[in-house]
Amino acid sequence: MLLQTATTIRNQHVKGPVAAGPENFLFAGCPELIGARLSYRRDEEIYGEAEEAEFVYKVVSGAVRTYKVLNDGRRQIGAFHLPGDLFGFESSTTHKLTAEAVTETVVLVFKRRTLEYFATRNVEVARQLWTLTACSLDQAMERLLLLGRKTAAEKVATFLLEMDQRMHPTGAISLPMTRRDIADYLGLTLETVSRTISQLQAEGMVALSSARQITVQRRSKLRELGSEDVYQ
Amino acid sequence: MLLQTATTIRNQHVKGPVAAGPENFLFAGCPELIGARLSYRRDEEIYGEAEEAEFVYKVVSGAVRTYKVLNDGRRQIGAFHLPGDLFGFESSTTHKLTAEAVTETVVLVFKRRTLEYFATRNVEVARQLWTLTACSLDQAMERLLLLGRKTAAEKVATFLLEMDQRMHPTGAISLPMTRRDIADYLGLTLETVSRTISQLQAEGMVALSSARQITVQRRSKLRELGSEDVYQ
DNA sequence: CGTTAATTTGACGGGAATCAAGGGGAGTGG
DNA sequence: CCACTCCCCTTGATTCCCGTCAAATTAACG
Repeated sequence: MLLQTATTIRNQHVKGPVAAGPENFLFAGCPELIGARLSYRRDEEIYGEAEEAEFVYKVVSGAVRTYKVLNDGRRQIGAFHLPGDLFGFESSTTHKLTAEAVTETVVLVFKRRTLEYFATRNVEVARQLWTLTACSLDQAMERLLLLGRKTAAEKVATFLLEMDQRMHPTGAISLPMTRRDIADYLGLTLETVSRTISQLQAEGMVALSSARQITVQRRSKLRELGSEDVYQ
Repeated sequence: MLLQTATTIRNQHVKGPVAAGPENFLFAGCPELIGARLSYRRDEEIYGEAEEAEFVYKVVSGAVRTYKVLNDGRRQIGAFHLPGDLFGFESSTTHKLTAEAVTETVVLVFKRRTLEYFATRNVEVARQLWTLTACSLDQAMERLLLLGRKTAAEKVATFLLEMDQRMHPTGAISLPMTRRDIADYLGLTLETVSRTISQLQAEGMVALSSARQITVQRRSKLRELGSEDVYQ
């Protein structure tokens, strides 16, 4: 990874879409903070659990999964990070999850210490970093409700709506992850995910042009099925 | 605990244990920040989901649960807050969960805006507030793994170990919450929680002097059963 | 075009939920 | 002081959703 840093530091041009979000304003007024560009192949590890958290990452293109595993291999994906998303930002000095590229992925890397230095000098930056963490916490709370109390159908419906909103505000969803990834994100098995999607398709709520290309057909019906939190 | 420092300024006797943690140093150097003392009866609401987040709270004695509910009443408890814990601290202007007293509870209340004012003036306070949120996020990630991938026995074992650590580093655990609360925390039913605790008792891992008074007998065995995250 | 991975679908089983009933402890009022 | 009541907890019987095991189909890739 250090080798990679060396090679990619030269080509500074950033390609790919950068989603809107609070993180876009994060580095406002900090032109010194230029990240190095790094590429990862499919399934390549970006950082490991318990590793020192030296860098903070921003997805340029592709997708990243962060996860935890139990001793016997059971895996829980904490989050999928899509273009524009920041990840790897910890309060602790070590990472609490492992990060891997879901597909061919390009990220920008920032030195954590540099970021923290700016935070100590600029109150606004400090506030934005905190807001970022707090937003992740809100999302985590929503996921606790999903994992603890929703049925398989509700989980999948919620997932598809989330992806629909995050990837293409309109149009087909182009999923970068496998059914197994989705299963490990929702606390299900890949077979249950597959079966549930098939059923949603049979009921006309979604349409599949391929396994990874899904279009939401009846958003309101899907939303109803997703049984969101009462206040939301 | 600054909070506690604040209380002890005029009221020297603070009852109840105050857990150690990063929040204890939160308000160092801000003696102006004195919280009002409030009491809540069992099951009384402290704040509601979607309500404006005007205050931040610190548990003095008793216990608080924060939770979300689905439209049909299914409930997921996000966290239990014990003496010494801070809660209700949001990045958003509104609360994302409901907070209720589990038992007779006393809290200290602080104006959120005052806290934020100190954060803008003191970098160290800002950092501690961020650390607090980040720690909650780490705990949430651990709970995602539990809810998504652990069995009933593993969930209950993990819960008992957590409570044992948080309540009395040694000695019997005195649970303030019902079996239903535990179930809604672990994504189970109250019957399954009851059955599982009975089984742990039969296997000699824990001993019950009453339903709410539990002693861990074989911590290593229980920890093994809890199947913690590989790196932890 | 062959090889391998990903996905789908079916059959079956099991772990936890649901339904139901019985005990026990704390508080209350007679 | 004791009976009564209301929860809370425990335990049993049964159901069912989802996991497991298995196989076929499709897609991806060199």
